[in-house]
Amino acid sequence: MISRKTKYALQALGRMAASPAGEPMLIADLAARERIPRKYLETILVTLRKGGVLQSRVGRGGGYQLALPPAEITLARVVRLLEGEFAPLPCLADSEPVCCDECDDLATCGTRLVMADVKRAVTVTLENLTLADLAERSRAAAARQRGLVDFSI
Amino acid sequence: MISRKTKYALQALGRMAASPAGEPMLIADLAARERIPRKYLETILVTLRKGGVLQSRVGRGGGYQLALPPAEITLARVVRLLEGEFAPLPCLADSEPVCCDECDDLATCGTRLVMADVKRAVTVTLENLTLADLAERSRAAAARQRGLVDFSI
DNA sequence: TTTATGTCTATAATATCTATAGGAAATAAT
DNA sequence: ATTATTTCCTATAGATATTATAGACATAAA
Repeated sequence: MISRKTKYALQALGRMAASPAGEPMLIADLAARERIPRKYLETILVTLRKGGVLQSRVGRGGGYQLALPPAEITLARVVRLLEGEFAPLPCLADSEPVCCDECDDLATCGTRLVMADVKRAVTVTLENLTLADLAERSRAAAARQRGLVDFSI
Repeated sequence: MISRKTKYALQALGRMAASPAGEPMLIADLAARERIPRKYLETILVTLRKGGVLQSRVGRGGGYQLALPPAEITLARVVRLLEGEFAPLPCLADSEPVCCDECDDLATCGTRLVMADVKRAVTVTLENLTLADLAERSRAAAARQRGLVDFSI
C-alpha cells in the first residue's frame, strides 16, 4: 500500500505531465483540481523539487513545472523520494541494510531471502514506468470511456 | 515494507517448516527462539490458525503445527492473512474496490493504472513462493556460510 | 510598494501498529 | 477429581507514523 502522500504526488505529477510544458502550475490550482489539502501538497512538492523532479519559481507568474520530460521521470524515483528507498524489510535496504533486532544473522534469514524477490519485482516494475506512461494510460482510458476507439494505444 | 507482524509470522512459520512434521511446537518456545514478544505472537498464530495455515491443540502436549505441507503454503496466503489483501491503493482491491475520496473516476485514474502493474508483480511473486522455499533458502545459505559447497541448490 | 507566489519550521490531529494483561477454556496426566 | 499445561479470547495501553494545518518569511513581478 502506498501512502496517501505518494498518491497525491503521483496525481499532481500526472496532471503536470498531461499539461503543456513550459507553463508553471500553481500549488493552489493543483490542490483544487486534484482535491489535495493545499498545505500538505506544498510539502510534497518541495520534496519533489529537492529531489530534482520539479522546478519552481517564486513570485508572481511563478509556480511548478517538471524538471524533465515525463518519459524521463520514473515512478521508482518519485516513490523513493516520498517513501524512502523501497525495501520490504530494513535488512533489504540498498544503503546501510540493518539487521532486525530479533535476527541473529541477516545472511541466513529465510524471510529476508524470499522478500528479496519481492523487492526485485517491485523495483523492476517501478523503474520501467514513467510519468509519461501514467499520463498516457489515463488519457487512453478516458478516450475509451467516451466510446471512442483509441488507435494510439 | 511488510509489517513487523508479518515478519514475525514468517519467522515462526519458517521455523515450523524447518522442523520435523507431526511434533507440535509451543508458542513460548517459538517466541523465545525467534525473539518475538510472546503475547504478540499468540495473536499472530491465532490469525494463522483461523486462516487455515496452522493447526493447534490446547492443553498438555498441545501446541501448533502447520496445517499443510510447507510447499503448499504460499507467502501470498500468509501475507494476505496478516496484512489483508495486497493492494497498493484501495481502488485496486480485488473485493469491493473503493474509489479514493479525492478521485472523480476510478477507471481513468492514471495512478491506479500504473499501480496495477505493481500489484500484479507483487502478487505473482508471492503466489510463487512457499514456506518450503523460505526454509530451503535459509538452510542453503547457512550451509554455504559454513563453507560447505551446497550441492542441493 | 503592493500583490502573488513558493519556503520553512513547528506542531496538532489522527490513524495504525505493536505490545501487554488477565482470565477463560480445553486437555492430559496424576 | 484435581492439577498442570497450554491455547483462546477480549480489552486496552503504549509507541510510532502519517496526515494535515498554521503562520511567519523570502522572492519576484507589476
